[in-house]
Amino acid sequence: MLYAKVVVGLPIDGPFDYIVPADLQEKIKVGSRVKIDFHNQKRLGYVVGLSSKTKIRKLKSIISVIDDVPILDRNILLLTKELASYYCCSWGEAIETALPEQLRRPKPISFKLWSYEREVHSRETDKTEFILLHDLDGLRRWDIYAQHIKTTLEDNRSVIVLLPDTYSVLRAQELIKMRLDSPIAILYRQRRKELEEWIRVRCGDVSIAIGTRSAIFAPFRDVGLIIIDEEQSQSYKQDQLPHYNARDVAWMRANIDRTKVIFGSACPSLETFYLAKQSKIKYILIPRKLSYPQVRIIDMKSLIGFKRQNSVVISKYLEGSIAQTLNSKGRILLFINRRGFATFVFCQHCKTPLKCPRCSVNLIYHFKQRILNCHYCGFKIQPPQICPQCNSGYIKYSGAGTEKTESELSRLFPQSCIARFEQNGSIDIKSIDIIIATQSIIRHPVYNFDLIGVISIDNSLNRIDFRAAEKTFDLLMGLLRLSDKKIVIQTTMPQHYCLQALATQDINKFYDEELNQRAQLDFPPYRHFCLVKLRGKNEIRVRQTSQKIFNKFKRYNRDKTVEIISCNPMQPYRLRGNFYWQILIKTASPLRATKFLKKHLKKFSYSDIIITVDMDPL
DNA sequence: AGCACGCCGACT
DNA sequence: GTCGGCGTGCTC
Repeated sequence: MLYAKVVVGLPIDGPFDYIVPADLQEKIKVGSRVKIDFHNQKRLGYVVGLSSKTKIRKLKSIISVIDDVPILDRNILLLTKELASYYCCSWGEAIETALPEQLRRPKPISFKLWSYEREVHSRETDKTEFILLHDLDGLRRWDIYAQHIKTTLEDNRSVIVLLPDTYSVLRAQELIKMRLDSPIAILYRQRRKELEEWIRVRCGDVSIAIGTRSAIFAPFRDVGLIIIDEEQSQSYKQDQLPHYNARDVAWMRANIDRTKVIFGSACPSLETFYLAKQSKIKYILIPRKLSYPQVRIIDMKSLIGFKRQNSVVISKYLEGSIAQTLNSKGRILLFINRRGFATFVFCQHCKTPLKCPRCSVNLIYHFKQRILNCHYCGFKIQPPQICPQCNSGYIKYSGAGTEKTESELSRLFPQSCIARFEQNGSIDIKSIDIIIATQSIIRHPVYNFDLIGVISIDNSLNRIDFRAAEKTFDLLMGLLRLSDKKIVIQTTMPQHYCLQALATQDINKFYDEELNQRAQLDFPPYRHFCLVKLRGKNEIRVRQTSQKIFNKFKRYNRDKTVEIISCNPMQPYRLRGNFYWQILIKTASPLRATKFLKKHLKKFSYSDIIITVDMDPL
């Protein structure tokens, strides 16, 4: 008798044993998709093992096998299993995140593994290797990437290249095409040809796959090289369950496939930099070819309070620099990390700000569209004439966004041509003197500004997020790459090490200070955080349940495997009509934390509350 | 995740 | 008595 161990894409740990019918014994293999009856429902299952033994008494039979060839190979099974135990989800859920959406439905696909019997590279000599390529220049790393890709291909092994977003994927495709002549598969979710490309990879028709985070699961048999470009990018973290980070999954995959991994970055994450510092991974620095711009930090403290509040958007110094640059026909970038015109719209009479009805955040006024917009859920309304709270007629608009800056600038420099850079549309920069942009300019780079003015950075630096300094530093380093002449940063905290490191051109100073602070607090990269998030329509229920679970966790945690830190409403605590609370856990061992959570969370199941786990949250 | 089972309140 | 509310537990 032959039994199959089957998992399903539900938050239930398996595997579940099924009888393999005699007529299917030839066709069912480890990695096959099968149709099963699970809890009186027809479902798609994944065979993760075969055995001649079982401990279960009454077994059901597999109904049918879906494909001629197994969809998953051994290494992907190992990888998804490890992912499930690290990120606290079921094996089946991990398998489904690794597959294109069309393969999560029980429709058969047909392909021939023509290279299935192809001689597999001998693995004895391969060893896992990790490299951090710290590229201060911006584009020179692509020559190094190409060199490594070439030797890997010559070795008959495959290459995965990860980029943070689809725009960068397509650009990377061009950059590699320029340097190498080898067919490339493009992998990202929601792509029309997603399944087609996946099959090309699975069949061995290509040896290079370029894609976004899900491409880390590219079904190559033998991966020899994984490149993660802009490894510090938050995009590598999935915001849905399971909350995996492709950068860390690359680490797992490398240990399974014996792969070389290159983390490329202009501004590495603290996690990766720390590993390099400890010599756990190789460190290569590419110095900046462009000359370093003059960095001028303007203390805004002395300016605030003098004039009427809110009116100081552009300091006299920056105004002077702009005028000077305009005179010499230079091009200017003004950076502001806030969209919209007014960030704070409130009633003069009762002081109540206008809030989103579904989220606990203020609405932002957009001048062009004459609309109030919630930047979290997209909610839009016409600005009311009277206050909805007290019916008074004085609604005040304050706080500077990109649109406000634009209007202030056209007042100061009426002759100049000013444009706002929006994330979707590209603009013709030739005729423009001043570009006002948010973060999105760094991803769609227009190089070589004669002057960059950072209107405000304090809201980024002041965020209640232990990564605020790291994220701000990354942001400013990104801007720094767009000019070799001059950058003016307006701030009320000019002594902050994040800004001082930039001004003194001492990048290590930032990392040293930040690592020092993280060490003092026992924060990542010295410890792992883990969030248990609770969500529900009923505010009181969510709060009470969170506190109940928090207290139970502390009681269960006698042996101190994990540290149960706190239980708080999330920021924002209300989103799209749901209330959010979170329990923060700290641990030296994510696997032990997951074991703890899997063991104890089972006890809590509520019809009106959804509980999810986020390991290593961003 | 679903879905059945089961234990209490207000209805023909 | 019984219909149905949702809290609890199980899925090979």
